[in-house]
Amino acid sequence: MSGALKDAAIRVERPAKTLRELALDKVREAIVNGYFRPGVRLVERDLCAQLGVSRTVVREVLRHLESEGLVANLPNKGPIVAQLDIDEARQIYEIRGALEGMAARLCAERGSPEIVTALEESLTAIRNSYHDNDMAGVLANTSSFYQTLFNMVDRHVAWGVVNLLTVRINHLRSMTIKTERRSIEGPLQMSKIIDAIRRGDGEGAQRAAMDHVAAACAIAEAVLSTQKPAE
Amino acid sequence: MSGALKDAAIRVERPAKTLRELALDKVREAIVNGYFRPGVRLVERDLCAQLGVSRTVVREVLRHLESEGLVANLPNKGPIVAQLDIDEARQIYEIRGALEGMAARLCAERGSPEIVTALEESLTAIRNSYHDNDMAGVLANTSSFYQTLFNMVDRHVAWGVVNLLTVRINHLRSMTIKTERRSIEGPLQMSKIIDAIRRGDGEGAQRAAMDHVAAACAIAEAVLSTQKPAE
DNA sequence: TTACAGTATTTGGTAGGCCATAATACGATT
DNA sequence: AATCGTATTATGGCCTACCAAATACTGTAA
Repeated sequence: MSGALKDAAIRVERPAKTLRELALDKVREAIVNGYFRPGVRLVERDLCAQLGVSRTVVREVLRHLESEGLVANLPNKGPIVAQLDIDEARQIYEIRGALEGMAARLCAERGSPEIVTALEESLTAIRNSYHDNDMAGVLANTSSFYQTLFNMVDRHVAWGVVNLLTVRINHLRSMTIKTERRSIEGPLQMSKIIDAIRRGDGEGAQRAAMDHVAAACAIAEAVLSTQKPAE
Repeated sequence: MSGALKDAAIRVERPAKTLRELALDKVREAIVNGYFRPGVRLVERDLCAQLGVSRTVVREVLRHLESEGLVANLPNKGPIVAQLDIDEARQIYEIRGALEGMAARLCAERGSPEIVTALEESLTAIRNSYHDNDMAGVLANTSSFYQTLFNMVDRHVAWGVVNLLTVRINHLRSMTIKTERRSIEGPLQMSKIIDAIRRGDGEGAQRAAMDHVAAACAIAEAVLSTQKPAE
């Protein structure tokens, strides 16, 4: 009896992170925050040395990142950090628009006040981060805004897809949020999403969400087009 | 001169598929067509023997399938073939609806007659496969119908996402198309998509595409709910 | 200066081994 | 008989070392 009773409650949490997962996170981090620039070669043995792990682990990590779209594999030449071309970025924004729009509509149609509360919390966190000039915080809190949007209606698969795609445009995101326009427009558009959800206006919530990513995409394009010639 | 002249033209087409990719395809195939049932353990060393490759390759393949969602990894127990629960299937259908609806709308808005022609070709191929009772053909041609939908408007990223999700519900798909209802309804709904595209009716095309996957989802749920008790 | 041969680099792939953990079986003890 | 502890086995995680083939580099000879 003593063993069977609510043992789930006292279950010991153990880290259980394998070396592989740790290495995966490290390398993914290194790519998304620009430590490894796009196009750079990822030489297996160099990574082994830098990460302090064996080739086995490195290879599995590279395969994983490959299927995430963060690294590309040139045949007989090896893996490089994937280049992001503007068309692909546009497509990713478009997909995010479709899925986030869907999630927003579902939130509105559910009409539960907890959703509004949770989203408002995220939004104030974003505003605070903007106020503190904490750009990493803006990024993280924006993610969590959308995560609640999906989680509140139990759409974890869609959230997974969005998340997967988002890492590929991460450096674009970090550039768009730095724009002055974005720091005002962004939170405003997000509050419009919340308003529509509060009213139970599914159509409006969807449109507002799509507008929001469309605006992000437009800024990203502008930033990208001014940068390309310089490179 | 003899070596440099138009060597591109006579370039020997070599398979270039790495062993890893071959193994990946084999195992994925084995999972989607049910040779490895859901929940079954995938013991690395056994797979090595069955595939005739080394553990390195097998492990990389397993990682890849894991990130595709076809394999789940129980901590301290190893990989198993992922179980598909009904809620997840529903979510996948929903996402397909959103993305295929988007693609259909874009096709309609582009208004080029080649799209209509290509889609009609796919549709007649589907009808023929149904007529011949060739279910594998139905599946393949249905895929290619949607592939053209995405390709015609250059949305290869979205197509990749749909494709990725679709393998996870593949056995559901093969069950839904066997339904009598589906063999009539399916092509009919697809022709509605084409009609809307021909009219340039984006809204209608989107709705028709979403209806189509919604119907597929409904049948899948029906099939799944009659099966679960038996298991 | 060019062509070519040799060399280094690097991936793809293999073989085998070590260790930790989980489950199972088995034996001993109360 | 029930329980407890211990060996055994199966397996994943991880490592080292090795080889073959393709590519990139480099120095030398014509």
